[in-house]
Amino acid sequence: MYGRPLPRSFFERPATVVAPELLGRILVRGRSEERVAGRIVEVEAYTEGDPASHSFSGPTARNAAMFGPPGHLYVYFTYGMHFCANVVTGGVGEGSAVLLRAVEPLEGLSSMARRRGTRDPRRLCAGPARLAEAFSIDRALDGADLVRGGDIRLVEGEPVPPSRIARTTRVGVRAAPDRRWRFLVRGDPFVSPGRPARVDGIRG
DNA sequence: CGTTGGATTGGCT
DNA sequence: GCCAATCCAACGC
Repeated sequence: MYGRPLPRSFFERPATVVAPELLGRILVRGRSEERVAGRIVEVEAYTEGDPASHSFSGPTARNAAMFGPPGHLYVYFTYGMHFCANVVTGGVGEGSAVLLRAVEPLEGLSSMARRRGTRDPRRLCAGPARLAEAFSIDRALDGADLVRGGDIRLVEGEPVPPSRIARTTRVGVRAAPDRRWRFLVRGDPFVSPGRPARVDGIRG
């Protein structure tokens, strides 16, 4: 429906390379009636040796999935109430991932609205914790394989050309402000309201 | 052990 | 713009 699942090799590359290429791809959860799906419009890269990354101080019980095989989910719990979903990239033991910050809702908007407590399409999946709630992503999905086409998967969709991608500093990250690794579809109404310090385009 | 603060959000001033 | 909500990992003693 949205194409084939992205192959494992897609994720076996640096997070900063995978991140912008994830824009326009489709995140799908569930089958038929209860299916929810959305087009990725905003992501952030977190790499090995990155002071802002959960992997910075080495593997722990919490971030174990981040050091696992690429193409799997790393789900973490934060602020006592929110889950956020990442896609693991690079090699096993590396500790790099791409945070999914916003998607454009495509399917299952009524399910999303029920979980989120709002029907406003712009508020269903615009923000990492909102996205996770709309897709019912929690601890149970930590480590789930996005490639094998199970309950949750990441399919081809249509990549966004570099000319329509903007990059900014990462939202809510104080460390490493020089690493402008938030990538978003320029002008897209479904990006999160996070306010970056700077906005610059890639290639025009 | 006790403390601190976080890759956030929503509600209120 | 400010702040509470609410858990828990990381770190200091």
